[in-house]
Amino acid sequence: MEKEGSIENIRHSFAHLLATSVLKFYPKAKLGIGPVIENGFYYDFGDIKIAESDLPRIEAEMRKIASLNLLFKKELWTSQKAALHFKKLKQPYKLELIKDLKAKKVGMVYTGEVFLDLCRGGHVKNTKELPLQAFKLTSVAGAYWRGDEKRPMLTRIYGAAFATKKELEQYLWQQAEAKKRDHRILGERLKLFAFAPEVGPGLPLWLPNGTIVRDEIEKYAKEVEKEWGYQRVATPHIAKEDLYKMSGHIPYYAESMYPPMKLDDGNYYLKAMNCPHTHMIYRSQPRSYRELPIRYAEYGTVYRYELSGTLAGLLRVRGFTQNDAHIYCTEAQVEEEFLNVMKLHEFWYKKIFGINDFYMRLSLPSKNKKKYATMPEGWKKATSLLQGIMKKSGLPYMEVEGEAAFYGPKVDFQIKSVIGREETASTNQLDFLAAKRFNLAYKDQAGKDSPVYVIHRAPLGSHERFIAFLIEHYAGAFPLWLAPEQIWVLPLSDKFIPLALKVKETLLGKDKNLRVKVREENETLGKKIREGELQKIPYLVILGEREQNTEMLSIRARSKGNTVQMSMQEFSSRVIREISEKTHGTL
RNA sequence: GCCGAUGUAGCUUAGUGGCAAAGCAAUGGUUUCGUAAACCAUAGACGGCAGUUCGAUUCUGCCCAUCGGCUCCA
Repeated sequence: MEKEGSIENIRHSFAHLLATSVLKFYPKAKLGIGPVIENGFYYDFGDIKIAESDLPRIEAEMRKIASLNLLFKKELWTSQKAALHFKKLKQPYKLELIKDLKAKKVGMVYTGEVFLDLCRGGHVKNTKELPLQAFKLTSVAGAYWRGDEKRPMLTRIYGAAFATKKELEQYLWQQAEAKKRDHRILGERLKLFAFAPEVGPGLPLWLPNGTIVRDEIEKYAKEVEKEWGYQRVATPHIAKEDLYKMSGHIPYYAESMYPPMKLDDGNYYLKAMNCPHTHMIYRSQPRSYRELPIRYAEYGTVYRYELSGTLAGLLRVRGFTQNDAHIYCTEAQVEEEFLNVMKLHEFWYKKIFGINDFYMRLSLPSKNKKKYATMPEGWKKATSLLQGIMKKSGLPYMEVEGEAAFYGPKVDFQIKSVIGREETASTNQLDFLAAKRFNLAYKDQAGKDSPVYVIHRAPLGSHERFIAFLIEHYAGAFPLWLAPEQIWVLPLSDKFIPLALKVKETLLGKDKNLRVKVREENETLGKKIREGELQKIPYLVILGEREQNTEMLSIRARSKGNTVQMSMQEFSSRVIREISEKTHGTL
């Protein structure tokens, strides 16, 4: 158990206070659970109707209760006695919890004499120890009882709580700051993407600026994949029902797919994943062990009919393009191939994007879910293979049960958006079922047909989600190679427009690979600079009489606030180097 | 999909049961300027459909979209 004064105990005690307060206003509220979470606590209630506007009075009541200096007192009751207690109080959820605990004795906690709750423990001794200036009820949300969408939906009240007022304020400030780099806000300001009601929810439109980011990543990914031994393939966006019956997506996945187009020769589906199509390419000719491993890469656009309530900017959409590839190999090759995929991730995340805040999740099947195809032997083998590989890789990871794909265990790269929402950035699956389902085989040395192993990998996940994450990661200030607009040339007045145009031409040179814009508008320099900073333009080149006379450029690097003098040649070569080395703000 | 909230011009916001206000952006003009917002003028909006009402942007219902969660997930 935690120390009495620990932050966990403080947060948990607040959860009890919250329940006490809610019961005062809503005596018929049914109590769910009230655990400690990152930054605070929550409590679930059934049979109440609460809006965010009710939170202040509930919070005020909590303070009032706390100021009564109530003791938290824990007792062990027999399950029978506790069950009887909650039966009398008409608390079905608590009753269910006691039943499921299957323990002889359960912990019961008094908050003074006022409120008696089922609880494992972890409180402060007395409510007077609670830092009343360091907590705040933050939001109301719906949550299914025990996380099961078939069970009733309860009302969850979230609170933030810390040891000191200062920490709470720091947390609230951070939340507000994080919102400023929300990709939805920056995406609009930087004109990266948009949605149109006529197109549909979750179907993003890439504006020219966003498309540049997308294309640059894609262009580089193609180079990288070529280096790492991948071949590119391309497949159509739809396929007949037969393919998805073969893959097993129907019935397992049907509800997440857009409904079929009914045509003369049967039903056609929009593809929700690329694998089945790619497998058809593997199958298009007989395979020998000599060819393996085969690595097919595809930028594939897929459509998934996600629940409307889960859509969120570019993080969660209904149509997206994956940086996908499938590796076909023998069992003996699995380890090396998978390890290389992990290395490829490291290359992208750490080296290219400077992302260090992610963790790997080894997602294993859960034993009791029907969703997973039944093939215990293969599962066992694939699972132990992956566990062995992850151990060998030396990369930090955690195992989570029940998160596997229906065709195999996987390693997910989990990232957090600035607002704290956790998402899977990339997923890597070891698929032992495809061989059987799609009849994917190769002739081994003995000339016998052997089943092939398939590794699904997409280090950059979907463009949509990955770029959403990058926008927040960089706060919109993309490194030069990704910046939609790299250089603005700012003439001080109309007089210097010809010079500005000349500078632009020289910067572009023969290759015309740079993205340079002359801001000819009749505005003050101050205003153009302000706009440049707000648009996160990496370099602003200021041209006036001084520059004309000295034949030097005045360069203002993004968010530096001062200019440096540089010759045209020097600036040009530094810019080109920065782009090719994919570094961030070297000037 | 479920629970809760929100929806006023391109954006950020004000406001009302009786002609809807402003800043930025846009457009036209003036100004020709040295490091985060020059000046003047013009144009532009109450998410959609019903209902209540003499009259609805405002009240009610339904729908749509978005936001915070749950579930799900790249």
